[in-house]
Amino acid sequence: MKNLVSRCPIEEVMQVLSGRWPTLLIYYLKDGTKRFNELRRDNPTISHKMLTLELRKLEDAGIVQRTEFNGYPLRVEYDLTPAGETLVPLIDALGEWWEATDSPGQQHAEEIGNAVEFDRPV
Amino acid sequence: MKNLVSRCPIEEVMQVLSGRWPTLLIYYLKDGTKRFNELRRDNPTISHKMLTLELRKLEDAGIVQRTEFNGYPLRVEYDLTPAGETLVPLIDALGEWWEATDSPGQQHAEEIGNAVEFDRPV
DNA sequence: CCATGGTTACAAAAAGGTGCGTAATTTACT
DNA sequence: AGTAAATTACGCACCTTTTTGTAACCATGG
Repeated sequence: MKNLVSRCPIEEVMQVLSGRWPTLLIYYLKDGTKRFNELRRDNPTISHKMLTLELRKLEDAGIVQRTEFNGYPLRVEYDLTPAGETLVPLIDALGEWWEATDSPGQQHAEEIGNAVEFDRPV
Repeated sequence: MKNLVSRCPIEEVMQVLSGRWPTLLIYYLKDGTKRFNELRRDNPTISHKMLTLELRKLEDAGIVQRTEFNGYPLRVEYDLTPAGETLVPLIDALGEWWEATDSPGQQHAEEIGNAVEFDRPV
């Protein structure tokens, strides 16, 4: 999804929240400051390239705050911005909606063959 | 995004809402019953393949109701399900959040070169 | 050599677009 | 009267574009 088709704000948010990682990263950052490699440990199936790309995207969108501490080795911390924190309940509401509506095609946990065991938020 | 990485309901909703089209289609279906070609006219840049795929996905998720009338030519109507209607305000909330937070990397309407003129919801 | 937090180039995989075929009936033209 | 074309909502095969993964490289200090 490189460019927009409409000028609707909804399409703009979805452009940044779409995909596997954005909401997951926001979920982990809810708990507070995290460093790059902590986030990698939280979701081991993300490649470091994806992680940097997604973090940049969230940073550009004003959802994530990146703070670089120069020391060696370089240390970088990621937090939610105040705006990012106000986004969290909205995303949670979507999750609750999903749980509440037991839709026909909804996958139940037991059926998800490819879910990774060691990575199970919520 | 073919399969899930966690068993978190948020990831599951995002799997169906991710991408350019799902929220846009929901947006148009808010107004009431629509037929296939009406939806194509509403967003002229979607291909018929994408439209059928996205509508099926939303149907499987219990968001959209598909009703087939056999006659010739075949007529098919799409509506939001009751569950789909309860989803609308949540999506709207995201759009409002986006408008409220004037994030640095946020594209402003005037800057979007590739936005299609004749397709401008909201 | 290790660790940190990257970048870059190349390759694989996934997503998306294009065009053809299908059905039964109506309308349009010759 | 006979033929042709359009209509609706797709399915299918093929091809291009976009996204993601892999691997290698960088800097630095311990």
